[in-house]
Amino acid sequence: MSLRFYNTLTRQKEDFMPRDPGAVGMYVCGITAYDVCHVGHARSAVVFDVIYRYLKYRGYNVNFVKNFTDVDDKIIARAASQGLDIFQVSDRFIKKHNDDMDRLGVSRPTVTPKATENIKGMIRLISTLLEKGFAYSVEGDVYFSVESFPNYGRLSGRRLEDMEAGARVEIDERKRNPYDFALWKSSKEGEPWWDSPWGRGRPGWHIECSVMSQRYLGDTFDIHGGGEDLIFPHHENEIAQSEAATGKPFARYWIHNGFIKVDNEKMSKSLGNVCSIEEILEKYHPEVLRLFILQSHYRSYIDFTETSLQEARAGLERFYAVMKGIKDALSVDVDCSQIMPRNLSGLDHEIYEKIETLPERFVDSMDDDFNTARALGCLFDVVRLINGYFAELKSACSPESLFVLAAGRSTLKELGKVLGLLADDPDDYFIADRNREVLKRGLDVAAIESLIAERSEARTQKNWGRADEIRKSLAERGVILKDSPTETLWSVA
RNA sequence: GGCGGCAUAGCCAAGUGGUAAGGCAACGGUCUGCAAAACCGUUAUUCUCCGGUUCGAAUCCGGAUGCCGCCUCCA
Repeated sequence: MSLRFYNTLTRQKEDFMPRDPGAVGMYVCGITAYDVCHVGHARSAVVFDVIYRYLKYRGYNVNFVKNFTDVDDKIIARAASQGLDIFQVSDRFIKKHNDDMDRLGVSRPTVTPKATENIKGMIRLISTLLEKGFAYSVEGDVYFSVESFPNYGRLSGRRLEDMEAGARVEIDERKRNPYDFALWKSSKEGEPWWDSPWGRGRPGWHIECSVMSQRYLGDTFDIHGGGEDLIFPHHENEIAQSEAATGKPFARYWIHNGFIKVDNEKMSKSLGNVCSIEEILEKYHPEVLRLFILQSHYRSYIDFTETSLQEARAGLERFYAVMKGIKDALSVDVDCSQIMPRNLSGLDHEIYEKIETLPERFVDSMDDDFNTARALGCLFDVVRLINGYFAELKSACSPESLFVLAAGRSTLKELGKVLGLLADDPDDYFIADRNREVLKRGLDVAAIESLIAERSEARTQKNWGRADEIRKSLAERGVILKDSPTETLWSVA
């Protein structure tokens, strides 16, 4: 079996064969640093993080480049409106982005270059395009001529003639074709600028990715990714610039993630339904957001609602509950060092064997276009398996069964790690979850605990009426009680 | 106007020719003083509709309907 995934360029699933066996060069378009990151950025980041992690899990040496766009119209506008320079704006949002990503458990790419660190390379590339006749300069601006590049439109599946019929682009008299795009823009008064052969100016949006991918990954590299909205024009333009300049193929495989909708509407600033990562993480564990994202295939739309997050939270709780169960079972001091898998018998053997098949099923799912939804299904199967095993064991854990449980835990954790899940200690998870819910609902912990104490007292006196009354009143506030032989624990629904 | 996608149970969601994963929710059972959690069982004879291909289709083809995206900054 080998990894295969959907290539936007060919519109079909293809077997993945990197240029250099064992090594992968991957470039993903990062953010334009002019505002805080929202749930859509989170999806893209999590999806490519999982792809990155999975490639590494499959043994590839991955060089993962993700850029920051730190000069562009929106940054300039934001800086101007606040009386700042563009770096004050971009630095602030890059830092914020990194904080959000760290909290989400998104691993840092190998290299995270910034556009403004690559101005010289851009000027060099633009000069090459001018020399080769793919670009022209007008009054300090330089445009790429789309008609000079025969394959223009291949990635997005459109033809220039068709697009012109739509005629939704502004007509700029200085352009030879309405779809010609700026490689270099002359800077107006007050805008940031760099010296260039065409006068003081700043780069167009697309050129940076061509330059940075070439710099860190070479003329031709394996995977280029981003949100599906980038297919046109951004990625189309990157291909045109890069291939025109080098004469070589650019990215070999293109991966695009689908969008997030909010309450079934497109998320956009104008609709005012943009939800920042920070806001979500105030209300949910980061892995809840990851689970929500990974329960759908990366190319489909997903609808982001309060309900869907609650469901993801319930699912994650199922994972952590089994991890907690295993942790508690293993907290007894029993020596398992003499146990060999081949000596297991009966139920222990049966469960162990089933756990052993999990990585294979997981890989089968992930190999098929990074099918995280199916992979999660496999993990949930094992959760049910282990819970069933627990039920069979009652509380009589033999060294053999503890060995099996430990194996189950390490398999779940190992595969969870590929998805960026189950990284927390289960006790910490439940404590943090409860604290978060208490805050969210404005619950009074002292009052809850004093009611629980009163109920415990009632229970020792077998005053079941009073005990149940308290249980009911707490339940109305969302507080769920769990009685154990020694104590009463509580959580928030 | 051009290009493209999607339609699977109450909800979310896998499944691309061999007889419908998984999660949430609900109900019944076991356990429990009662609960919670967990386990077992039930919940789509059927995958928007109509035709076609095939021994066989949710899966392929044609058509209809509905929803959505891109073509303009956007993850």
